Amino acid sequence: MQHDNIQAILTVVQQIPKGQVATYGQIARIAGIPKNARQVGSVLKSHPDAKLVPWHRVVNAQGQISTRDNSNSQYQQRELLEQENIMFNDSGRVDLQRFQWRL
DNA sequence: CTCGTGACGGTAT
DNA sequence: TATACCGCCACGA
Repeated sequence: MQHDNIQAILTVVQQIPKGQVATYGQIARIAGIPKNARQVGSVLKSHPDAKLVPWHRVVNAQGQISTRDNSNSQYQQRELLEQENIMFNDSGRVDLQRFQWRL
């Protein structure tokens, strides 16, 4: 059921250590829905409280902050990450080799 | 039930 | 390196 997916996704995201990032696809795989990375973003969108769910620690497979329709949450995301000492290169991407969460 | 829409990702060009 | 497509799939109109 989809409700379980939401729980699984949230649980996994909460595991991401501070100072590290994970990709949508990575979260999807660990959560057991390898073919639906899209839902990860969808779920995070409905959980704006970074204290409860560190949504800002999720970036796309290229290490970039995914563009979203409106709002400044994308700029806010970068701030939150920089506050955790995560750095961005000139092309606005985080070095996954260095900051991606590994099990 | 059908259709359009994504905070996606892999491949081809 | 940068675009362009295409496969996927939950959701809501």
